[in-house]
Amino acid sequence: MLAKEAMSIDKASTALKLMGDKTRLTMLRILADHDCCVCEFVEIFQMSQPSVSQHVRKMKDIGMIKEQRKGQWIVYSLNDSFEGYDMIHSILEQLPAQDHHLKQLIEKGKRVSCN
Amino acid sequence: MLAKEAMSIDKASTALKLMGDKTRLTMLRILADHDCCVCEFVEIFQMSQPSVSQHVRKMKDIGMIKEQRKGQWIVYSLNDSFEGYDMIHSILEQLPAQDHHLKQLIEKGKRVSCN
DNA sequence: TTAGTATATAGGCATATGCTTATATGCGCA
DNA sequence: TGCGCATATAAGCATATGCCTATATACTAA
Repeated sequence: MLAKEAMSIDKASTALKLMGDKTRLTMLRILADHDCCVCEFVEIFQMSQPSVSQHVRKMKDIGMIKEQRKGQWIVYSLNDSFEGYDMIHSILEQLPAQDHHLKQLIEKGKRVSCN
Repeated sequence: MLAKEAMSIDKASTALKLMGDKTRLTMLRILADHDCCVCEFVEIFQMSQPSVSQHVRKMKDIGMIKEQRKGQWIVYSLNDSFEGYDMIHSILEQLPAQDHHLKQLIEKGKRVSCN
């Protein structure tokens, strides 16, 4: 088994910068456990839909998350083929789970993605 | 042995934001192996002394690094009592060592800290 | 005390960031 | 086709960030 290739400082700093925003970091922590769509994040963060879309777009642009259309919705998930996936995952697993957000979403009947 | 307490999203995002800057991330990666003073960073990054001081200050302000005066110099090092130390360390160990910077510093006769 | 070196702080400036509202695009269904 | 919901994009604005130069402070050693 080959040694794991170290991520460049350049790419790591780009990923970490995105993770340095509280909203995005929470999104990622949620995605570590459950796939989500934009409208769910809008509900969770009580933030405008364009704001959520922009956060999601930044993470998608560098390959940190990936999208999959499911009918009317576009479901986002962590991209395990991302070069920095191991690093990201090791960070997220040190953060508290955000299940309460999902729970509230379900209680409000706003949960969309079902996988 | 107690389970490790998870770091809050809030504190983690603050730390990650600082690590999202390429200069600071490189500084931290260097500090993971060698203590350094401001004037060494000035030499390494070819950046003005106030810029270096400001980067260092931000990291010191949240407790990520600590300082120790040694005569004329103030030597900075990773603060292993920092709440997020484990997370930071696990990130840094996934990044390539920056020994070439230290090597060049020594070659130029600009290495200061000797510990 | 005075000069020299190291570091910190203040102030200014250009650019980046995160949010908003307005509008466009894409898909599902009657 | 046309309406409704989901998402994306555009434009604008306030604040944050990172750099610089100028200057202040702190320590060493002559």
